[in-house]
Amino acid sequence: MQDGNAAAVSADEKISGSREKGLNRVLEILEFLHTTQRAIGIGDLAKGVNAPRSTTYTLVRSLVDAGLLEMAGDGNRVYFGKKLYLYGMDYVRGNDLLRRGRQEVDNLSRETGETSELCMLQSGRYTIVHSSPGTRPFRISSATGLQIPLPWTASGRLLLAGFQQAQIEDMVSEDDLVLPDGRRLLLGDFIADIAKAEATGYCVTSGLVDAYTKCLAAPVFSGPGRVEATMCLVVPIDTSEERTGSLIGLLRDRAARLSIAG
Amino acid sequence: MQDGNAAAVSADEKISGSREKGLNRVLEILEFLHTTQRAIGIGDLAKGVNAPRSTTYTLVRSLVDAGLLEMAGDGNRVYFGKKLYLYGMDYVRGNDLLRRGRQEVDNLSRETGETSELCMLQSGRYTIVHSSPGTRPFRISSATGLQIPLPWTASGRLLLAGFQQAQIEDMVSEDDLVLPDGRRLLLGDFIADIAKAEATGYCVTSGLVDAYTKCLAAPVFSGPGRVEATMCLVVPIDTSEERTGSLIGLLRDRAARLSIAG
DNA sequence: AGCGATTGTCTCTTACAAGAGACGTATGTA
DNA sequence: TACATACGTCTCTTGTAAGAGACAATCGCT
Repeated sequence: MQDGNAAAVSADEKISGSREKGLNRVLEILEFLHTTQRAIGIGDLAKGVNAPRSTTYTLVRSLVDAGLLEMAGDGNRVYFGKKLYLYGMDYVRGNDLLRRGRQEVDNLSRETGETSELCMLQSGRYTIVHSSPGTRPFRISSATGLQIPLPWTASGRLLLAGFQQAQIEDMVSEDDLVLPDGRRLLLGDFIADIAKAEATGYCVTSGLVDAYTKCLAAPVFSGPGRVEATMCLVVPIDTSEERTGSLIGLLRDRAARLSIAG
Repeated sequence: MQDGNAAAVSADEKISGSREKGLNRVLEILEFLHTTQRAIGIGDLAKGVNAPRSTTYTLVRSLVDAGLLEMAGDGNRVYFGKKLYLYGMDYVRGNDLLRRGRQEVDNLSRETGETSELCMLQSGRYTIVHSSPGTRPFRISSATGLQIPLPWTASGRLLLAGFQQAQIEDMVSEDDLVLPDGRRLLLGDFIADIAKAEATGYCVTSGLVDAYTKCLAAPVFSGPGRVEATMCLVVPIDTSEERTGSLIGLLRDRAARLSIAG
């Protein structure tokens, strides 16, 4: 395992061994920390992003000085720093949709008791931008920032509305079509689902990510036909059809409220 | 090394002729966006960070591809992107103090009706990490992430407890000692204030940043003697001594609750 | 239309950062 | 005590990214 491919970025497969741009290394470092979700030693970090140790030390020092990373308590581990938090808050402040969306999601999960999420496309990937756990005894929720293959989710079907078929194929890898339990979706079916979701204005999937839940999603528009985000509810798979229907109604209402009138 | 400093410093010198490391340029770009607090054209961005246009285009493209920046709606302006928000949330998740501190600040401002803030040192600068506006008709609050000279604030006096005099002198520039209204503080007085604040376990300043408010602050400890943050209340300068006293009591109690037992 | 300013892309050069690797130190463990 | 593995810093070389600048395409203003 020497090339390891690293970045989710880049269309061109440049075999490594060649020198990497410092900035790219930094982006990989950040992404790596995002996946580990915990402080990590610099040596391990270097291994993790497959970068030379000396380079990693240099970059980490820059980032720590800049406040994007911080040394963790014990002194030789690093994780995200305050600066990133501040920049993130700036993003929230400049983004009405996100700010209001977080609010709506929190309301929704409080009112219904179900886990609720705000989802967006993030450089071609499905991303849970905010989630609120609901009140059920067992935790259904998944962490904020988690990235999941688009075909596994109801939201994914809504978020891809309006994309060309070719674009969709670009965003969906072969692996993405294989569910956690091993079942395999057909790309054609997925694309048909997208069209159907766009037409009906909502989407429900059952037992895709796991066997115990279904996912209800409704689109949030940033303009005519432009799906900017989705709100979704994750409920037990045996939720009655009646309750499911009323939840969908509520969900669509709230999602519409979030949408830009345009 | 030509200009060094970089960091918060703005469009100062065009010394150079020398090439800048890409990563540094990126850090400056992020910092610049943080100060402007709004989307900005790439050309203006290049001017703002005093970088060549071609370089700026390249870097911005990388950052947009990575999701750290996003093109704003109209298409030729950039601002912070979702990735930074996600990283910021990761930071919050990994940081008990911040998470609980935000909560306490929100509680405090709701209970007292006053503007309340959580403050920390951020690479040698005083930073408002979270603030909650309070319920007074006039807004006292200042934005999250704002950076203010240490000597202007009550929190600054607490945050510097335990630092060597030399270190303090390093962190405080001449300009920092000049208040917004032109008055000039003496470094010696400031250092004495720090010692006093450390001894009494809280700090009050009146009419420093503006003539209408006073600032009450209490330290949050991350270990014995280690001030990690402060909570503070910003109240009208004519608040009665009695109420001030009771607010300080409340504040110290909450700050202590936040502190690590250590 | 005419003119200046701005935008986004591209090419080419060379200053300099990425990387290999050696070094001294601090661990842990047989 | 030796031995192995990790850490943090340093030096030197060379591949390459930062930057200057040319270019066409828009925009905005008389």
